[in-house]
Amino acid sequence: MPKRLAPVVQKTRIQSQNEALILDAALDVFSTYGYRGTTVDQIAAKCGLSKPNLLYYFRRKEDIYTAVLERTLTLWLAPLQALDADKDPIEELTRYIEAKLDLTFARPEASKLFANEILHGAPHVAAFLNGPLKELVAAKAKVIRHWVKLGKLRLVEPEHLIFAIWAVTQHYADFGVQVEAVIGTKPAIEKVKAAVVDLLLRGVDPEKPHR
Amino acid sequence: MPKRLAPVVQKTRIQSQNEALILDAALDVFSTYGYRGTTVDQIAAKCGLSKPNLLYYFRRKEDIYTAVLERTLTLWLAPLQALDADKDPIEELTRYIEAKLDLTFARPEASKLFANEILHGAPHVAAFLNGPLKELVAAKAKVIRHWVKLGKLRLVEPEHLIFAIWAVTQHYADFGVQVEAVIGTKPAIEKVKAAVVDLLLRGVDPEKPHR
DNA sequence: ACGACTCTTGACCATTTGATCAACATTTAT
DNA sequence: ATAAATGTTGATCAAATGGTCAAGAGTCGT
Repeated sequence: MPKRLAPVVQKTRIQSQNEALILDAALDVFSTYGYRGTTVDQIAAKCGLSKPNLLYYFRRKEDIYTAVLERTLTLWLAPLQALDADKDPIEELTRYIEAKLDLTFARPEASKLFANEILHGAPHVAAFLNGPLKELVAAKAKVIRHWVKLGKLRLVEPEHLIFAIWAVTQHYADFGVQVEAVIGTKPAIEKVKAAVVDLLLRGVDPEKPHR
Repeated sequence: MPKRLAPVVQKTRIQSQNEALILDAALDVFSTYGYRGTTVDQIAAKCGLSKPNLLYYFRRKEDIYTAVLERTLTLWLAPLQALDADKDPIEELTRYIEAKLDLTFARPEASKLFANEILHGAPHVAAFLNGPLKELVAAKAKVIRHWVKLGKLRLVEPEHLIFAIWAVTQHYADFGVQVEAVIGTKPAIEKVKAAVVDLLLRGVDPEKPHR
């Protein structure tokens, strides 16, 4: 009788190996078809395990989903956490935007997975949004307000600046097919970086007043 | 034997009434749960019809989906079409952004429905993206380049400006739960308009060079 | 009032799919 | 080598779900 590893004493080699396999496959499938749109069979096929075997590692489909989702959340917070109040704001924001775009281009599936979750009302990550994310944004908004006070940044609403950065960067993953359709090819990351940084930080108005 | 209305000679009162009912309900449900996440029963319950009755008007679930999707596409193109090359670019772009935000706040479900479709690879609207949308963007990109040439706009990549406007405006619908969680309340449209227009058109850099 | 057409529905069907289980296989510690 | 623990799977189940159908109810023009 296989006992289910409740507090997971110690993962065996096969365990960690197969769990990684499953989560990688699950990320691909969930991000493409959404939660309801993916079947356990699909994930099993993708990673070469049988369905019962897969369900041996994750009892329920939902467990796979939350596991893969949580794995991406930490990844998601990292770049924003790095915003440093003591450095130059334009350089810091540039670095942040470029780091976010690097992530977007390197792991579009992760972006899509998250987008899908939020789009459907964030049923699995409400706690994350109202907890860690809210606090992090509050902290970084304070940093941005500090920069504004020093005159190193125009008067902006920090939260909305952060939303704008999120929206624009993730757009290239979440709406990738639309982007490709409209411009005819897969966009080059360097061009996107230049365009987005310029747009968000410098704006389009040639006669911008200085305050 | 009820013959199915192939070229739809003339819709009866009950027909147009019920079809509207169905499409309204379907928009709500599809935008919340996605295509696969939605059941015909849900839609039927939402509009107070029985499932077989609903399927009398739309033979297949997919027919309901494409119908409601197409209804939103036209709505989606309208504001961009209005961009007028002969008027002031900043005013025109401001108007466009505000119109898009009006739509976003008035019909977040429509935005979500579209986002969901694109996120999942746009299986039903590939033709729309590669046809009408691509052409419209090409035309308006030309308008923007014209403005740049006249020196009325900083040097920007028109397509990416358009993407940025789409991304940021729709973010307030598609990622609405995240926005609310982070700032604690439903954002006021007027504040959002001011913030977004300022960000996208004026940027954040207080020392922006003029070329 | 009547017939033809439109509309509505309860019952039903076939398929998909998440999940279980008993039996079998492999790995690991001693 | 052996037993215990861990890993694997074919067969199977129950529920959910898209879709059908025949029969009945309502609407409408004449």
